[in-house]
Amino acid sequence: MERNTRQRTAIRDAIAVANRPLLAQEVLDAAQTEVPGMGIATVYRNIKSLVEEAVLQEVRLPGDNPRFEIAGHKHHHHFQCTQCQRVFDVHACPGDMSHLAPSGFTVENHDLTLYGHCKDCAAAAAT
Amino acid sequence: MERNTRQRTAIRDAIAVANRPLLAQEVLDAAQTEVPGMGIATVYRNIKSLVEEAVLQEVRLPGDNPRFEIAGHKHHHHFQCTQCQRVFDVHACPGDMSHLAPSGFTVENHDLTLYGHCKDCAAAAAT
DNA sequence: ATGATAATGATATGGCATTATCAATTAAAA
DNA sequence: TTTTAATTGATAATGCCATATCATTATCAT
Repeated sequence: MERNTRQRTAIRDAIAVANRPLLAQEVLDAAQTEVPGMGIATVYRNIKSLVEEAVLQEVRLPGDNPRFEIAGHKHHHHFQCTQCQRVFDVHACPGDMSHLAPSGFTVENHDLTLYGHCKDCAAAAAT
Repeated sequence: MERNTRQRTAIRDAIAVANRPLLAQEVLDAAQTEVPGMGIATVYRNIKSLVEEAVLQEVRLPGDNPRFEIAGHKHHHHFQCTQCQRVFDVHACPGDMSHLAPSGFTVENHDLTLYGHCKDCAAAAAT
């Protein structure tokens, strides 16, 4: 990817503006508001190169396809709404986890996913 | 599944004895020591019915295929070895997470995965 | 032990996300 | 503006996990 195309810009911007990890299909949906007619192959191609360039990073949640967010965020976790399925960043962390593992095991990293209702869905349910 | 076959018994026993969540392929490998020639379709068929009967429960880790363990364990988490890829139970939990989510979000559940080296791999690396 | 039929094993098929292909389009250097 | 080649869009192909199919085998009630 050496040229700046409308599609590539729309893809990167869509992910940046969303401010949360997006599925390839969500990226397509968002980018198509800027470039109607964009194809899914273009999304996959550009996501792949943007990850290689470390502009994006992959986010994996249990049982889901990869999502992508702007790279460079410090250590953080994710929240998935059990109603709308959207994923949001959680900029908090319970801290060190090394003591949780069985003896003999060494802990180098951890992933935490919170599940519940996002602000929008919680508000909608309260009506 | 209404009959007790050698295969079904071998599958359930393999998962029970492993004492950790197993991939379908790992179940096949383990069960074949008891019933050589067992087919992968039999593993999928029996896993499915054992999950429906709540004998087994599914365990999903980020980016991996489903694993299965004996059901009924109380709330717990998992550890994945970054070397051998095996998954182990972690019978500890950092506790309540509701305060980590952004305001307006409600937390109902959480998943925690620890990554590092398991006892075997840590010991092997220390030699 | 026999018979009815559930379960198995081998493999074809399905489903789905991702990648490859290729003619048409478009960016950008000249 | 013209030229050159990277990029796109449409869609076929791929890869992988899981399920369906079906002839054969094995369970278990009789």
